Amino acid sequence: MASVLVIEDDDRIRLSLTLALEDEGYGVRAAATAEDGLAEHRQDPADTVLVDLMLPGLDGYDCIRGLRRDGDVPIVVVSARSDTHDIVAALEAGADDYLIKPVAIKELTARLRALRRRSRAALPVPALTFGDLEVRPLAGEVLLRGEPVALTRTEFRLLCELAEHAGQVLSRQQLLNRVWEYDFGDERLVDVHIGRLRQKIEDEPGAPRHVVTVRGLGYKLHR
Amino acid sequence: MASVLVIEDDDRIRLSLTLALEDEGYGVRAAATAEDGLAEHRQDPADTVLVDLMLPGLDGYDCIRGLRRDGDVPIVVVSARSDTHDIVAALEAGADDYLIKPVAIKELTARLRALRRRSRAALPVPALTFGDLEVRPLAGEVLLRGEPVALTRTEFRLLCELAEHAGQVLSRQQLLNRVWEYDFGDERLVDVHIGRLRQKIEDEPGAPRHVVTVRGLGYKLHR
DNA sequence: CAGGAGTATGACGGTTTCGTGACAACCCGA
DNA sequence: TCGGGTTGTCACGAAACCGTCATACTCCTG
Repeated sequence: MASVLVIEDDDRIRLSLTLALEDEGYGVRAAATAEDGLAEHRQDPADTVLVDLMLPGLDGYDCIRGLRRDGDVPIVVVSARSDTHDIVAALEAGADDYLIKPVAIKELTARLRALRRRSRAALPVPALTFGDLEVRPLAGEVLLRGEPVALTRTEFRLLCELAEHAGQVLSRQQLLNRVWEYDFGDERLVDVHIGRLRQKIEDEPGAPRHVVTVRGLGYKLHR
Repeated sequence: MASVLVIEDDDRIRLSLTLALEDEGYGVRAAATAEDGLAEHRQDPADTVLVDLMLPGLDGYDCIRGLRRDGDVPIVVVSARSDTHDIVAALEAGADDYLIKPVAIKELTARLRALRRRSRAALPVPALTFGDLEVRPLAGEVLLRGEPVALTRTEFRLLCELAEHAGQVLSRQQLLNRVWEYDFGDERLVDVHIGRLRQKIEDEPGAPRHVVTVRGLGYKLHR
């Protein structure tokens, strides 16, 4: 599933864009300022960024330049300004496309798909890093201090699930749901696989630094 | 200098686009019909194609699909139709951008630059190299240590698919979809062809260095 | 410090997954 | 029509993996 980061200060528009994109199957995160958006993107890069031009503080052009400095994520501007001058300035700053409000959601998603099709080849394999541990969901690969670790499918899915919600506690039940797609089942099963996972990715499985037990609640991956 | 191919049946518009783009420093060729444009492009591919939607004979959508079939040249639609439906259809057919007439030449050139910036990054696809293995999707050939390898069509498409997503795991289902265009089918089929491919491109088919299996997930081509 | 709830871990049998060789159907040029 | 090359299906063995269970350990509470 593709992720989109929406940077837009108007609450109503931000919400409606978010809902509409979620409806279309995108994973959406939103920010109200350029600063928040840039921080958000730096921490966990989105596949595509939607940005408004008129933002408080840093404006949309600064935001685009900031995003471009960090990488080459596809950027779509969504703005009320219809001046050629604004469009040219945004594209020159590094945007890939420019839509004028109000936007038709169908057009927006079609443009996102077109842009994604065009950009796909250039995108590096995204990775989630936690200290010396690196999880690459798409590559089906986990690196510990740069060395690949041989995980089984279940261990890998379990780790991915924890990594995607790093810092949050996930209950055994949640993990059963998401990793095993069991609606019910023995929660001990999770323990066993957590144990096996620790044998492979922890230096001292007895004193785990990455996969932490939260007694009575579940497990979490320490950032 | 970048070349642009303009496909537009209206003489006045074709001429004015041509002149304006030449003014901006582009090398411009023009065609009045989709058929002529496709032939022109096939003979000498342009860096970017501008296409009108309403054309006599083959229409703009057919033209876009034709261009896409031959390669992945950036395509910009310039049309009088402003319906969301038309925009979506053109983008789905394979266009990269869509402008509504009358177009501001400054906006057009800014969009061309943005598209070119994006495409160039994604375009170096004439050859994909992985250590001693070189895959040339366009030339339809594969070299191992400089020596051509005789692959069957299926093996070749399979390798191309893996090469275009090098480093990423592709599930058997994904490979069936993309290489065989099966929506369902026996996944063992993939195994068999992977095996045959390995016989030809791996030094030790039993310990493959290029086409790696990721147990429980699928296969990937090691970068 | 005793008890209990919660968690960790090692062992084991059944199951799944993968690689391979054999084979029949098919395509296509000679 | 023939024959070589290619393709998809099948079956089997080896290896890897999974879930269960029993047991041991840890932490908290009274």
